[in-house]
Amino acid sequence: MSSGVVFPRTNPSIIADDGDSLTFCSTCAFSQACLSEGMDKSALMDLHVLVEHVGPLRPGEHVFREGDEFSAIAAVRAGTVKTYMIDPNGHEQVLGFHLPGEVIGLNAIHDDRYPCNAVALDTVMLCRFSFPRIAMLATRLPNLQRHLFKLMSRDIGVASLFAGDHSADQRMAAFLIGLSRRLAARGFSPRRFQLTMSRTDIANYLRQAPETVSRVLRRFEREGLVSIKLRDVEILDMQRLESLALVVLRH
Amino acid sequence: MSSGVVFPRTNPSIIADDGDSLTFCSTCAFSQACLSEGMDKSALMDLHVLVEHVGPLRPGEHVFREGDEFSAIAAVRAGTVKTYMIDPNGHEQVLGFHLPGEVIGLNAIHDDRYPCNAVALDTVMLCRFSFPRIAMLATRLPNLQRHLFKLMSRDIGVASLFAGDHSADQRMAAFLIGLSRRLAARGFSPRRFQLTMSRTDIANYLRQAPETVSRVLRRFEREGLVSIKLRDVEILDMQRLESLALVVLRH
DNA sequence: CGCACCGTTGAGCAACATCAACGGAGGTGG
DNA sequence: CCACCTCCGTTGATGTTGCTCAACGGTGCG
Repeated sequence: MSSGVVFPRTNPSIIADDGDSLTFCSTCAFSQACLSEGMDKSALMDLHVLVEHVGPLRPGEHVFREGDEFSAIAAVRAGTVKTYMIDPNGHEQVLGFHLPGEVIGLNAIHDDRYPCNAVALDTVMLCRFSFPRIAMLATRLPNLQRHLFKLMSRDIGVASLFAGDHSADQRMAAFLIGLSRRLAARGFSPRRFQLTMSRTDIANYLRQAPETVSRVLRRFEREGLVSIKLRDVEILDMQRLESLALVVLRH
Repeated sequence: MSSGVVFPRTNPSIIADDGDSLTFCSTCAFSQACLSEGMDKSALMDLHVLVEHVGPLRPGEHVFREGDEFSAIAAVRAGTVKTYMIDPNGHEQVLGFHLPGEVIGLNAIHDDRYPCNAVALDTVMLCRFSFPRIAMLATRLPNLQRHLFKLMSRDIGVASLFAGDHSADQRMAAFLIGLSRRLAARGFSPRRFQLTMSRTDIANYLRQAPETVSRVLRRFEREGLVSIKLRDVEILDMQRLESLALVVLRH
């Protein structure tokens, strides 16, 4: 099980209250990103006061549910959140997996209700931002507004990536490379990580049968692309995997 | 090569001054929507001065191209705009068809470049909004900010609708019902309309082969769901078509 | 008139889903 | 600690949707 580097266990104390309010949420990439967008200290203080730390959530606990009234967006600080919808036939459609530093709930603004469910896959910590208040703040802080615009704009693009019509191999490669890059962006190892979701979840996300997911992964292993022991993944041939994923991810 | 085509300014008269500033852009649903969001007259005036009317564009003329520097979003006033990307293998991926009242370019904010191409399918008229300026204005007009947030939030959801794994029939039904509703929302007939795009475009959008599109449409016709003569569509059995589309559209 | 493109139709095929069965891991209660 | 159970992941056999390849009629245009 404990085969070296894995998901968010490297995260020591979450609220490292070192006395400096600017770094109080240093593990919350939302604040970090705002800083890098050029937001100044006092602005970050304003942002700081309307944040609400949530968690830890246990696997299976929901952050919000489809139809709930929209009130807040949330930044994942630790763990993985799965967003999904249940279609009229009762089948689950996974919309995405959200890693530390990523923001959920942006798709709920439009009709003031969450259009999907969000559930913790492992132990999850969140920063919750009241949306009316962060929007109000954004009118005073152009850089915050800019950051929110960018976040939403990005989500539009991400949603259409996996909408393409690609082979099972390409989709799986893109899934693995996508995870790898997003983890790397947060300081985790891009080569070794743990899948926090079941094969069924992956299958629902990639619009495939769980059996197909299993078969593709095993073939990737036979071909020397990856090494997979249950939920522990090691990428062995990043280049070939990336070239497979290229058609889906576009770079 | 890609930069020559951005927003041709064939119509330098920015303000069609008919005397009443509130209706100057009455065909531009963007302003209308802003009004309905509670924006007042003077706010609309502010919006009004930074709009730039573009067009008419001829079929095949591009509004922007993939990789172009992002500078503006645009609201379609008349005609249909197709957004698409060319994947590394040279295959076209249609992202969407944009009807009067809809806004394009929102997915370009994230990395300051348009991630896709936008081309006129018929004669197209646009309202162009400099994004830096409209964003600036949005800090002063909370209702405008709110409207922009909503537009983007909606696009996130729309992008994931067709990402699901559905049958050819369901996708086609959803496509037709979607068009019907969006046209109805702009005052056009929901039962009879013209397809402004080719079968190949539809196929690329629905991730199917053109042959499949053709076959499904013909079968819909045999089953009495629709009547189709080349690009003229008449929906005969809205209910059955909607029930087919339900799984995709979710309501 | 000739050409190019669009839409349609048919035949064969391939990718992936479905159905079925089984081994292993982890959790629970005795 | 063991017995049991359930869920997860894997593997094999079979089925079916929709793609590919091919051919053809219609329409618009130079």
